[in-house]
Order: sequence, then C-alpha cells, then structure tokens
Amino acid sequence: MPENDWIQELLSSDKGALSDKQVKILEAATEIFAERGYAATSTNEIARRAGVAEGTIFRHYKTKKDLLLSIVTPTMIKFVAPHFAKSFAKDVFNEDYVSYTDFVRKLAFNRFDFAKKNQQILKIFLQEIAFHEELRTPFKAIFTEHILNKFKAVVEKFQQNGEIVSMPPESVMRLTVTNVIGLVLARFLFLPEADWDDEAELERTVDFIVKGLSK
Amino acid sequence: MPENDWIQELLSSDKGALSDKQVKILEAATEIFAERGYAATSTNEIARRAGVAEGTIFRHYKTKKDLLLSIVTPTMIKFVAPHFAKSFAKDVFNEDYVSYTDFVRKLAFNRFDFAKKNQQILKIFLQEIAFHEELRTPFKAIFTEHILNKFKAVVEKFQQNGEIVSMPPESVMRLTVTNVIGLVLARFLFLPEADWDDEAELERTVDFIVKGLSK
Amino acid sequence: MPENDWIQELLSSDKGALSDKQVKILEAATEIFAERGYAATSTNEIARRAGVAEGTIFRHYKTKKDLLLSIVTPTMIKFVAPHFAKSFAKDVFNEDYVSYTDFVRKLAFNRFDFAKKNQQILKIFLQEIAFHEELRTPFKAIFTEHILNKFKAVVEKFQQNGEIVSMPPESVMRLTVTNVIGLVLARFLFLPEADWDDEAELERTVDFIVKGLSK
Amino acid sequence: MPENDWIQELLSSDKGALSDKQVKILEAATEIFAERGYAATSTNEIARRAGVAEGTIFRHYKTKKDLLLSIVTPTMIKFVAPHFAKSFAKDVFNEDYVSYTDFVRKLAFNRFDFAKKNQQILKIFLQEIAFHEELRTPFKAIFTEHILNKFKAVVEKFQQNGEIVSMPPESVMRLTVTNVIGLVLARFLFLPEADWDDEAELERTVDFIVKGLSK
DNA sequence: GATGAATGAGTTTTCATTCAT
DNA sequence: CATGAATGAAAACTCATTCAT
Repeated sequence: MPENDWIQELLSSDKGALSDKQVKILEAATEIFAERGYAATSTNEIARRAGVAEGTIFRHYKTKKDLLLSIVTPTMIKFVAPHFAKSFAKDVFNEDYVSYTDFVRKLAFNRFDFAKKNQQILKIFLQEIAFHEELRTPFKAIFTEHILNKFKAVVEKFQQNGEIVSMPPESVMRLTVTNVIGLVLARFLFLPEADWDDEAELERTVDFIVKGLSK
Repeated sequence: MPENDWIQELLSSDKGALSDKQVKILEAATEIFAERGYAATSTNEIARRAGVAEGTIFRHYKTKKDLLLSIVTPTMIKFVAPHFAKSFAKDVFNEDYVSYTDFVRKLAFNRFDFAKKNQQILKIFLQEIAFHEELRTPFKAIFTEHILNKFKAVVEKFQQNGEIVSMPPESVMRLTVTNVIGLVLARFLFLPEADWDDEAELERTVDFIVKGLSK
Repeated sequence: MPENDWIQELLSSDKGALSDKQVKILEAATEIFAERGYAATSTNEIARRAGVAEGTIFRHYKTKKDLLLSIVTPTMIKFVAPHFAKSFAKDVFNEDYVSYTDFVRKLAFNRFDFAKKNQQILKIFLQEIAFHEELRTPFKAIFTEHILNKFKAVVEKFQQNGEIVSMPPESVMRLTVTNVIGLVLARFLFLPEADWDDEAELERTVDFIVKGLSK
Repeated sequence: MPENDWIQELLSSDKGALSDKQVKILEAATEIFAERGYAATSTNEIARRAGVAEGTIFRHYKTKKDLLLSIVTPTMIKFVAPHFAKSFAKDVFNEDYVSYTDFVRKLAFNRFDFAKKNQQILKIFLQEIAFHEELRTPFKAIFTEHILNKFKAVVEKFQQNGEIVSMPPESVMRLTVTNVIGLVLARFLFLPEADWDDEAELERTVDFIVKGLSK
C-alpha cells in the first residue's frame, strides 16, 4: 500500500509513540477522507473501519478536525521543511545545479516519487486546503519561508546566465510548478487507470518545461 | 458579480422558467457551496442567505444533491456541448487553424474568459467531481464525445505538418491543457489577490506551450 | 368500480352539489386512504391523483381530517339511519320476520351486498375509527339509537317464541354480527384473491348461525 | 400491565440482551403505537415517554419502521412457531383430541388468554398488517406453514368421524376462527368497558361454534 | 373557483462528542 | 487506556395549510 507510506515514516520519526490503535485510526481516516471527503465522513465509519470504538478516536484526537490536521500537517511539513534529512527542500534546493534542466529534472522526479507514495494524503490536502484556515495559513507560511525564495534564487541564477528566458520569476515558477503538478494529478488522480510509461512521461514533461522556458 | 454570469445565461436560455426565489436559491447555494464545500453546507443556511423558507428549496429541488447537480451540470454541459452556438467546442474546435499557436491562443483566451465568468461554479465542480458519480460519468461522456477526438485531430494535423514535436498526442494534449488550467487556477483560485497582468500572462503561457512543443 | 358506489349515491343524494373536481378529490382520497391509511397519506399525493391543485382540496375541505370525515361519515350514517329510504335499518329492522333464520338471512345478504359496494370506505372506517373520536362518538350514538334496541327486540321475540336459545341477547347479537362481519372481512379484506362461491358461503354462514343459536 | 407481558418474555428469551433504555423505548413505542397508530406517532414523542434522547432510539433501531417490526414480529412468531415449548401450535395442534368440541374449547381459551396478555401488540399488529408488506409476507408464510395444514387435518378428522358437518374445510376453519377472534376483539378492543363474564362468554362461544357445525 | 408557490413547524435521521464502566 | 451507550444539537426532508394571482 504505497499510498500509506507516510505512516511508516511517522512511525519511524521522533514522535514515533503511536499505539497500534492510533495507527489503525489514521489509516482508516485517511482512506475514507480520500474516498468521500472530510465533511462527508463520519467518525462512526472511521471507527468501524479502524476496528476501534468511537470513543477511542476522541481519546487520541480532541475533535474530528484534529484528526484531519494530524493526517495532513506532517505530510505538508515534510513536503517542505528542511530539517527532515531526505526532504524535498534539502534534495532539491540545497544543492548546486549546473543547469535549469538539471534542477527541473530533479524537482520533477523527486516530487513525482513523493506523490506516488502519498497519493491519498495529497488528495485530502488538495481537497481540504480550500476550506480550512488551519491548513492554509501554516502551508502558506512554510511555503513562503522554505520554498519561495530559494526557488526564486534558482530561477534568477539561470535567467542571469542566459539559460532561460527573461520574464517575471513568478511566471517561470508558475509554469514550472504547474507542469509538475499537472503531471502528478493526471497520473494519480484523473487518469490513474490509463496505461502510463512514467519514466518517459516524466522526461517529456521535463523537456517540455525546459524548452518552453529556453531563450 | 461576474462569478454568477451563468445564472444570467440560464435565465435567458430556453428553460428560462426560473422563479425569482429559485434564482435566489441558486445564487445562495452557489456562493456557499464555493465557500465551504457541498457537504459542509446546510440547506438551512442556503435558505437563510436566499431569504426563503427551507421548505422552498425542496419544492424546487427534490434533494440537496439535486440542487448541486442543477448548479453544476448546465455549466459542465455548456463547457462542451457543440449545439450551443457560441460555445467552446464550436469556437475552438470547429474552425480551421493555420497554426498550433493560433489554436492554443484561441483555446487559452477562450477558456480563461469562461473561467473568469464562472469561477464559483468551476470551483464547486472541481471540488465535487471527485466525490459524485453523478457528476463524473456524464462529464466523462461529454468530454470524450465532444472534445477528445477533435482535439486529437488538431494535434495530429500539426504534428504531421511538422509544427509540433512527435510524441503521443495524449501527451501533447495533457501538456497543453495542464498549462491552460494551471493558469486559470493560479489566477482565480490560488492567488486571486496577487497583482496579475492577465493579457501578458496569457501570452506568456501561450508562448511557453508552443515553444515547449515546437520541433 | 363497485368500491366507489357510495359516490354515486352521494351525487344523487340531496346534498348532490358536488363539483367535478370535488368528486375527483373524494375518489382519489378514498383510494389512497384505503391503500396506505389516513395518517400516511399526504394531501399532495391526493391532489396529484385527483388531478387538481393542492389548494383546491382545502377550498372544499377545511382540513385533511375534514376530508376523511366527509368520506366516512355519510357511509357510516347510511349504514344505519332510517330516513334513507332503502337503508339497512328500514330493510332489515322495520319489517316483520317470520323466523330468526329469515332475519339473519336478510341481514347477511343485505350487509354483504353493502360491503361489496363500499369496500374501500369500510376499510378506511375500520382502520380509522380506532383513532378518531370524531368518528367513534357519532357512530356509537347512531348505532345505539337506530340499531341496538331494534335488534334486541328481534332477538328477544324469537327467544320468547322458542326459536333460539336462551342467553343474554347481547351474546346472541354478538355472535350473529361477528359471523356476518367475519364473512365480509374474509371475503373482501383478508382473502379477496381466493376462489369464493359467494352464494354458497353466505348460505353456509346463515345456516351456521341459526343452527348454533337454535334451542 | 398485562398488555406488556410480551416484554417480560422477550427479556427472558435467549436474545435477552435488552438494555434498560431499550426496554423503555419498546414499552413507550408499544403504548403510543397502540394509542395513535404507527404513522401518527412521532419518534420525538416515543423518546419523551421513554425518558431517553431521540438519538437513543436510532442507536437501537435503524429506522422507525425497524422499531415497529421489533415490537410486532416476535409476538407474531410466538403466536405460531412450534419450537416455543408452550406455544399455541404445540398446545393446540400437536395433541390428540377426542372431539371437535374439545379442540375448539382448547383453541378458544388458549387464544383468549394470549390476547389478554398481548392486547396492545395485537392491536398494533391488526392495524398495521394492512399497510406493511414486511409484516404481511412473513405472517402469511408462518401461518401457512405452521397452522393451516394442521388445522385442516383436525377438521377433516372430525368430519370423517361424523362429528361435524360436511362442508369445505376452509369454511369450517373460517367459521371457527371468526368466532374466536370475534370474541377477542369484542372483549378487548370494541367493548372493553362492558361488564364481561369471560368464562361464561367463552363457554357460550364454544357451544355456539360446535352446535353450529354439528351434523 | 382554481391554482401552485411559499411557508414554517414538524418529522425522521445523523453525528460529533461525552462519560460511566 | 478502551469502550460503546447515550446525548442533543443539527441535518435533510415532509407536509398541511395559506394566499396572491
């Protein structure tokens, strides 16, 4: 079940003190939130699928929303925060790239892999960020602090050395990110049943971005 | 309120027999569905914002889901079906284009404009299509029948005449669509507050797509 | 539609001023009350089956209960009150009988015929008399005044002349009535689908009563 | 409260795991269903009379109809199914009778006693069987399987030995049953206030049936 | 008279949350 | 710690009745 990879990571992370029941609750909630959406999911159903009593959920999570945040927030942070050794930010931004191509390839493959392992949570995140301030605010903060400026620096570096076209760095970033996310969503959300050659499609997408931004 | 443009069109369309209260219900429901999501919206709140009794909603729409479908379906159809004279399909696909650039520009400006006028409904649609079979099935059917093959034909034509690169037409379509939708979402959903130069950003996006796909 | 015979009679009776729509409402209500019961029937459904607007019902009948009473009361009265020329009371009680057999035969055939023509209303009556004081009180009054004493007199007459057994007249009446009603209910309510020889079964029932009560 | 005898039996039966509140709900529902009829009873009122929250009802019974069936079905089954040691079927049909008189007496006293102890439920049953397929179908099945043929065998035996008259056994059964039920209904439903000498009335009824059917 | 849209009180049912065991 | 019965507030939906047209 690669969609629940995050739980393994949670378990092996420092907080690690998750009881057996707690893990089952998180797994069940993740599944059903992804299937039906947060608001349409009842705690009763989560309890049943997790094989625990309804009261047990509230022993570990004060409210249903607490449960949602407990599922989504760590992944959201892991998506960005640099103190996770193998994280995106470290991998992608804290290295020196010889070319924008290099950078985009790393970015795309890295995030594609991450999405593959966290499909359900990412789906929940995408659905719910629109409706929960508690998700939106920290996400914006983390994103701005850890990603935005580093990304911008990378873009400006390769604009200055002439590899990529002169336009507002925000536009470059938007176009780059759009295509990575677009691939991920098409692959895992919209057309998961289709017959994908992941490697080839990733390469095509990277080539497309780079050529589109080339001078 | 350009987000509710669709109601004007509904009113002027053949079905047109919408009572005053019915319009208010549709407007209120659209607003709140977009704000909080379908499942988190109560009919009581819709009634209050619409200024009608709760029972009135159910006189016009058998169930809450019926109300959702009544809001989303017409827009979904209008998005595609060719018998609406000025529709997307007619505009974009039933013409001859001298270049893929031409086609992409038309597509991007046309859909950008449509999205601008139908922000709320499109947001609702994007949120809810994941959870309602009643939305997914007809959408797939309409999309497949009215868009897919025509789009593919356009792509293959310009692949044959050498304007765009040789790769699976599905990939070309995906990359093209991703960037149009990506722009629309960034503009109206994720960063509506930012300082956008719509014209310029559209042009940049079109150029990017075309250059990225050029041979 | 012999079950709605009563409406014909209503029409031809003195009140006779029933509009076309009114008749349709009475017919529809009778049907649905008999099918689902009074409490489980909505005025909306009555209106639809009658082919009139819901408001029209309330133009003719102040409340839903009014409609019920309008359907059930005349039949209930007709069942007993002597001023309807051809009524039960006249037929059965105001004549001289040469034997109890004679009397029971008349009673049984007469009421069987009446039930056959008023199945639906009788069903409604039986169901609803348990729950509506407005039905129970007048029924008791009419029954006591017009039936009870006359019936008792008949019984006592044939007890005195030795045709039937000595026991409390109330018991004789109960046993007699039970068997007439029992036949009617079995025939029209419980086992209407069975293969009945009405004539023979009536005769059997009459014989049974008379023999059971003989000295 | 002899009308609720069934609950005692339910409690002492194998399922016995009825919580305190559950018993109160069943008692309250039985009372009000009998008073006003199923359709005219609100779950809110049941909850109030039972002294529980409305939600509690639905924790134990998925729907209001479920509650009805939970009340009526066990009694209905107990009325017939032979595996209840002291049940009607065992008592009445599985013994050898020396005469039809013997049989009718046993039947009448036995069912009279049962009715006395289950007045409310039997009233609900009689009212609602007309409107609920879920009640009608199992009742017919149970009745046909456990009663009909055994009863018929008894009748035919005494027709052959000449104690009772030659007529279709169905008619004999109808006349017999009619008078037992007729007595029960008169006694407990129609005229419970009257001054009854139960013993005497039962004897009269038995004598009447037997004499009426004698050769 | 007839209509049917509108009402609002009421109905059944759901659900997050609590708490005694 | 875990349970699951109980809660009560709120949800979706129904319905008899009214009233402007």
